[in-house]
Amino acid sequence: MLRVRFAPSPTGYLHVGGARTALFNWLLAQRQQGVFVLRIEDTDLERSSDEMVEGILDGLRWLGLDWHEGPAAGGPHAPYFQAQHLERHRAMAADLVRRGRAYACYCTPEEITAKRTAAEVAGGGWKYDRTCRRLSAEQIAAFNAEGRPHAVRFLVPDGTTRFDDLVHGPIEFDHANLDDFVILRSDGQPTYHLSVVSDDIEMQITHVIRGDDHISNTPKQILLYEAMDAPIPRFAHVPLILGPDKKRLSKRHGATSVMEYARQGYLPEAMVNFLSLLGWSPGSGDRELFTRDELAGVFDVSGINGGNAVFNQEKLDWFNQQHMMRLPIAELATRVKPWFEQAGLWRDDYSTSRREWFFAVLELLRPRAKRLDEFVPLGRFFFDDTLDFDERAVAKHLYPAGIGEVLQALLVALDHLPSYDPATLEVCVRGTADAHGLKASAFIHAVRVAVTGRTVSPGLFDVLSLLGRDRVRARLDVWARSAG
RNA sequence: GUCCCCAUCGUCCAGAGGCCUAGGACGUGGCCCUUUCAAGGCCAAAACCCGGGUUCGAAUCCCGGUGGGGACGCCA
Repeated sequence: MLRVRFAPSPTGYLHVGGARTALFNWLLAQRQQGVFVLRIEDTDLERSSDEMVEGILDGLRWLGLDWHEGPAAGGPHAPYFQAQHLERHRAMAADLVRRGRAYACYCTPEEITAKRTAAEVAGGGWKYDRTCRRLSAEQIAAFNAEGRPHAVRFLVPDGTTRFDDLVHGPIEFDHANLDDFVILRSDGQPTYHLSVVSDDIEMQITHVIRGDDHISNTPKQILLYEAMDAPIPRFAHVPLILGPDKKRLSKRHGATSVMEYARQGYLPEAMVNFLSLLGWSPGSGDRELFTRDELAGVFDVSGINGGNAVFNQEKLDWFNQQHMMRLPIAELATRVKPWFEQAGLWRDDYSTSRREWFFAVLELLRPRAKRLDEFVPLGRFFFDDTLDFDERAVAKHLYPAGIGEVLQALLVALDHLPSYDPATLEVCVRGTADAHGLKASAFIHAVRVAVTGRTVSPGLFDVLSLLGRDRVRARLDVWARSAG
């Protein structure tokens, strides 16, 4: 049974890079009918917070990436908070010492820092010089007697570690480039390497899918698995998401938290689709639009690319529009509702007696909107009778001589119309223009400005039809009197 | 500095030695549709980083260079 995990540290919100890593884990679990575990790596007490944990959970929920085991879901390894398994981590460190694979280090952080900076000044890299590996039994006894604190370091053996990365293929590290890393801090807190490996062993994780930035951590962790005689999982290192400047995506590139995209009016469906195709491809075939479940049906780690990918918001916009076009209209209505409420334009009858009307308006608006937040500004004149007139448009389209007269004629003609459907309205408007020797297009522009306040809108006849007799009459009436 | 990863249109991908006159998508430009704006349709410009090999044949394999990215913490 395949078991994967997403293990964020709650030191920030769920950003797009983490979201994609989570997505790949989720997709693989779905595809292989495995288990997706969510584990919060909160061992950095200083920077972790409950608020961030919630933020991450919210992000995952928004994307629809549900976890089988983890916070709120529970599971056989609960609690799924790393900091609550300190004792097991410490026990592993002790075990490693007992096995002769780790040793106490009495060097102080200050001493280490001094050596490291000295080496850097001298212009080279530095690795721990194993001072404490050479301590005599007497020295150790003396240090312990004086109560001197110690960290625990893993003893890196000579040799090389190689692993077959699922996205990069074989990768090899010479241990000469690894130093005896700390697994237990002098205050008794386990470090990242110890905690992850301990937890991944405990939770029987079979596939570790994580960011490329962890690739150089992998040999250290494999060494830990080996020292514990534990089965080593498969690794898949996913390339990073870059900003337009090819630098690692960060705050200065704008939105980086997935919930920020939610607030901006993006659909989770679009975000999932977009993210899935950033660095992954289903192979040959031109298809790009997928639902989350369709992706789960075809996803495979072998399709993950080795190179980093640049985040392209314009493509996200396109995915968003495509997914909005494909949403059942009732669903679109519920998605868009919060924006109407926020603008103070929501009315309850939009979901009851005027439901069909509301749907029809959305249908008109959606090919014109890239994001959910655009429905309000795009269709404001449908929901608010106080029009925001574009003065230049008024001057240009409503003041040419004679327009007022034609508008008056239209008003009368419209009142006698048996039906208010677009086709009938079109015949009426064009006929009125013709009868007065006015170009239909000029008249259409004039009517549009009179009725919407703007020069751009969905097709005028659809607009008139949906606005309805009373509102059209009221809006036209004003200009029939005052126009040119 | 050391180690690691990567390298096809501006961007995201396809391409797993001859199917490549290098394909698709976003974006860009043009045309069509059209009352405006979108959507939609059609067309166009746009790339195999460089140099060596291997091979009858290389975008595809190997080596080197260059470029980009990442990692080198008692952070995760």
